[in-house]
Amino acid sequence: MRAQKLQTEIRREQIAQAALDLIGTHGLQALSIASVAERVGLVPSGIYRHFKSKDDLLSATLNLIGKRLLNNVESVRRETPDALERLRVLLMREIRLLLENQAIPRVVFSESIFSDSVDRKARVRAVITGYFQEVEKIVQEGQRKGRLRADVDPLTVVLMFKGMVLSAMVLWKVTGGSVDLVRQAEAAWELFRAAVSKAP
Amino acid sequence: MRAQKLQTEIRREQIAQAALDLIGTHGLQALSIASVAERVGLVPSGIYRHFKSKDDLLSATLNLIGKRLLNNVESVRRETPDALERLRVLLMREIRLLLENQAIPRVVFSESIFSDSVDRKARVRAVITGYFQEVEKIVQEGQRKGRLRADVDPLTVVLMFKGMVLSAMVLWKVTGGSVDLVRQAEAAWELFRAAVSKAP
DNA sequence: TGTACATCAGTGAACGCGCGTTCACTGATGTAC
DNA sequence: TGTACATCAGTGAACGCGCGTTCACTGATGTAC
Repeated sequence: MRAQKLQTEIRREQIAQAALDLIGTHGLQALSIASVAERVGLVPSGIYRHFKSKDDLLSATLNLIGKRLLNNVESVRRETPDALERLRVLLMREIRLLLENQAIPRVVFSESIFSDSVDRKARVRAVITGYFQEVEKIVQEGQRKGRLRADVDPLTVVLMFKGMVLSAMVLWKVTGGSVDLVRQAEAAWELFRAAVSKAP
Repeated sequence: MRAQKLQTEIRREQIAQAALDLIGTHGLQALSIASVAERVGLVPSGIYRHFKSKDDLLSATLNLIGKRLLNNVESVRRETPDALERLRVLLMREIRLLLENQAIPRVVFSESIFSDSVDRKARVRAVITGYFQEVEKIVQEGQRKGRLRADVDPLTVVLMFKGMVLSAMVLWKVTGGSVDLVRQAEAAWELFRAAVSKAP
């Protein structure tokens, strides 16, 4: 049965998303052109109508991750002006995002995905630093407006913030998903808030 | 040139360590029997005198990781009885351990390493939960002795603790090692301590 | 409205490289006599 | 103390499978007339 003919723009995004899903469920190791093709209902060689190589596909996947992360920050920014509230909502949303896309932490930690090409290495870094900086900006604004302790390096606050997300991921994975992450995140948030908010 | 003949016990450990190093420097993807063999000065087929298969080798590598992590906790336990001090020293030591063995976070997040066999999946989990529980014990003791806030789920404290380590790793990787991790860890520790220690 | 043609996404067979693994062998080391 | 033998870690050639990639093809879709 022949697959439906679609415009390459649409297919490209579809294929990159399929790769992201597969990395999430089976890991980077198991990601093959064949598996990606099967997931979108094409034959392996069909992928090459839309991507120059597997490497090219991985780059597109990486871009997708970057977009998702930054979208999160942006929308939180629009929703509320208060730094503490922004961070709280961001925490919850991020945990949901990572649960749905387990590929993200895997890609970030893998290095193998980009150890070959120097370009890719730089691009992974750009994606992550871009994201770190956005969160850092929120913290700085909060400090200026007197909502957050100003006697702490903003980077340290970001570090603790991202730490909650990351170790929640590990916990979830280790327990096989049996722990209530949202609850744990809320409890961790209380500790975090106590540590960084400005005493009235 | 023929490699020196060594007892299999010694070789096994040597080979597992080589695998750990290679995962750290080049990632899991790039780990091949050939590369491991080269690193220990053997010919690829020589590996099979000591391990049944690549899978078998990966299991041994995993055990090595587990041993290192637990060693850390144990020695900290011996060195000081105070919960806060234990956690502080553990934080610093752990960051050093992970810097030296970047393979550890990679293996933890990879999943691909064990997605094939159900056994391995369980073993990775066992290693990590074992470690989490040890830290949790320290926290519980601290709460009982009145050094740490008792109105918080110990697991939440562990979560924040591990979070500092994990995001320090990400930060270090992203900045290409240009950030002073020890300093950042000390700053983060101050925040952490403020959040979890018992107000006098 | 219908026909001819160009475009380009999808197909499937075939390729070659890399890598895990096997196997018959070699030769160093330790033990028995 | 010296010789014969057993053991077993190390070797290198060869294998076959999986996977990324190529290429000549097919046929659906959209456009020109």
